[in-house]
Amino acid sequence: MSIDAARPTINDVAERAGVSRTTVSNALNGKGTIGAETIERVKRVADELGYEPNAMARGLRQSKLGVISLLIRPLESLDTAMPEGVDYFLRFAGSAALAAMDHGYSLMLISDPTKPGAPPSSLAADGCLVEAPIRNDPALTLLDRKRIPFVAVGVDPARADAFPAIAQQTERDTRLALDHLLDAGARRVALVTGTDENSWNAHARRGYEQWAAEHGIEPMIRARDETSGVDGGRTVAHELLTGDAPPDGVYCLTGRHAAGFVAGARELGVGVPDDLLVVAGSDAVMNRTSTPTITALDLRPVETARLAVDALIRLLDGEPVDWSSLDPASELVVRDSTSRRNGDAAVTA
Amino acid sequence: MSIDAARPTINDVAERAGVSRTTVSNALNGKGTIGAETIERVKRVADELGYEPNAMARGLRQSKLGVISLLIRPLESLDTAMPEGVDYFLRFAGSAALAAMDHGYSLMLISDPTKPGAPPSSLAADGCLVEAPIRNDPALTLLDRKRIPFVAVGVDPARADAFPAIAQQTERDTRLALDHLLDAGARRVALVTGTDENSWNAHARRGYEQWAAEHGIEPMIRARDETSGVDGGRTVAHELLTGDAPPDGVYCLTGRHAAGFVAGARELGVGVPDDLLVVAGSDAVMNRTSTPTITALDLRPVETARLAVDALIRLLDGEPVDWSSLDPASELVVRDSTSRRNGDAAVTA
DNA sequence: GCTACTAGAAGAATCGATTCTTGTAAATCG
DNA sequence: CGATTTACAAGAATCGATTCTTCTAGTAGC
Repeated sequence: MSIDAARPTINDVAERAGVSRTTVSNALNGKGTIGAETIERVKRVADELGYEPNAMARGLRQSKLGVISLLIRPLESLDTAMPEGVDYFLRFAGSAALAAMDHGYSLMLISDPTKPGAPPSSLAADGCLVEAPIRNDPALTLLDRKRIPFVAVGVDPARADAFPAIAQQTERDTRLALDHLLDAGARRVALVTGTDENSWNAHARRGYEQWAAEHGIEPMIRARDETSGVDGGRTVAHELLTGDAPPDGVYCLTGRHAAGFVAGARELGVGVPDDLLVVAGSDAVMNRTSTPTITALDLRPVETARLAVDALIRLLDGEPVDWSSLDPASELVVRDSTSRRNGDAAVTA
Repeated sequence: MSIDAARPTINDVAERAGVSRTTVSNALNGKGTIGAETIERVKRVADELGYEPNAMARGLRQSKLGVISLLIRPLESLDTAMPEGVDYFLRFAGSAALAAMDHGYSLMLISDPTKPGAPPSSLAADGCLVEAPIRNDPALTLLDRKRIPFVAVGVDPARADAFPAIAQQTERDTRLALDHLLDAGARRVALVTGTDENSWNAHARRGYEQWAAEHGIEPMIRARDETSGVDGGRTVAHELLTGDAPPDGVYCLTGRHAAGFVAGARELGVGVPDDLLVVAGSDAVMNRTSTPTITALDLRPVETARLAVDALIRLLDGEPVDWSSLDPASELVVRDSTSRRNGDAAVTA
């Protein structure tokens, strides 16, 4: 329970070993030319004292802290702490942390650095990952202005090519989902998006509109707040299914909305998959274990996070990055909500 | 896409504004006595240049970075990236990040700092949270030696009172689960633990043994690697249910083992809850949405993380902490696997 | 025997801020 | 009108490392 007794510094080690700071630094880092005996002694003393170089001092000198930060935009709008179903972000963060560690970095979770009360440490990292930036995202503007290297995951819808980004193939993914609904027998397909102004919602909408036009389908689009969760899905189900021309297929971008839509349909006596086919745009655990299980697009958060971290670290090292090759390749996982087969089948993008 | 053009420092601002470093610092931080006009000018110049104080330099001077780190012990043994079902840790991490932000800190996810390749930044934080330390945990020893303030969540089973910790009431929780199984009609209750040597497994085992002795129940204990997941639960179900005196109730500490146990039982024609009652010691999303839904102990990761962060920050601020009052109060969420009622019912600890 | 080199280690500058001390005008006071 | 404040700002030390430069013996070369 001891917090007192300040941590030993390089000076303490130097003094106790009877050498200079320089010698301690060189001895411990294997640089310069130091006698074997001296190295031995310095190491022993350092160990005795429990000396550990101060990461800030070292970082200051080398202008490199060994930390990358992660800003998850959608979490800013979720006021409550981590409701169930935000699997995508949690798995993304976990995978990013592991990928960062592989490169000798730690991962720091930060809040919006443009907000007034933001911790100064939110800009201390060597580089930053921004998940799902919003339209004209002020965080991207800030990072750019401060010259902090960053990689966005998903583009800023208003500035698609302005910044380094892992551009998710949302339009292609959307077609994958919609085509699957068509193949499975749906003829009137609706779209339920979130309300955040990120590329995910924007591009899915655009993809849907084009697809609907191509197939001569009357567009039916509803938007529900991401935070509304399962309940938002339920209400939109009531709205659409009790209308004049109810859909027989629906593509809900978030897993929670999809789960809610299924629940809402059941309340109205609409059976899934018999009367209604449902696809979720993000694969959450609840989609895999619910009854019926729900067909979903696996956005591969684990792989995407790793790609993003790798790209950011190349950026930090001044190495070239081929942005066009960074395609996470989503996969549609077919489940009960669009078929009566048992077991999962995969349709790769 | 610009990374060049080094970030402006306080000296750049000072020069451009025609004042000294000191004045810039004071003007921006509202300290000292500076003329209103000068403050105005300095702020304008700082803004023009996109100046942001270097967090490392500031941290070095003030010996405080504004970062706390989180070491999740069980993740060290999980080699693959975040398998489904590790909800507890993900929610814990997410909640801790939000709680830290409330206090003006960022949360850094780190890997075992005692491992050779560990990033130096893993010891750069102002304080550290250690989730589920193992027996004689070397990370705790290291943190103690380096004099880095830390709070453990769960005790080191070999050194229960040696370090500041949020002591989870595992034995009490275990009784809660076991008593519930008894109430629901089970007479031969088995325990399935993990193999990590943390207080969770150790105390649950101890609690079970005492409880079994008190109730004259023959102890049946099996341990399965935490990493074995659903499959581990399935195999242990086969092992126990095909034995001489199969249990009619089982308490699986991890949610994945519980789910696997249910699946294994079904394969053997053993119905849940008709022939077998199942309780999980950790509430995962899959327990809520599976068929049947599984009764589980909600360990309240969100609340626990917040308590831990608050305690750590009090420690950092040199304020007293009443460790005995930090009780997350688990709750048993009763579901289909131990009853035929519909809906959830809660039994508070 | 004297220069040239090398090994080993010390000295000093540096990274970018904060903070303690000092200095210099103008304003106030008795 | 001389002595003190006061307001404002500059100067210098400091945080804890790394790194570039310099110094000093001892050894080798001729």
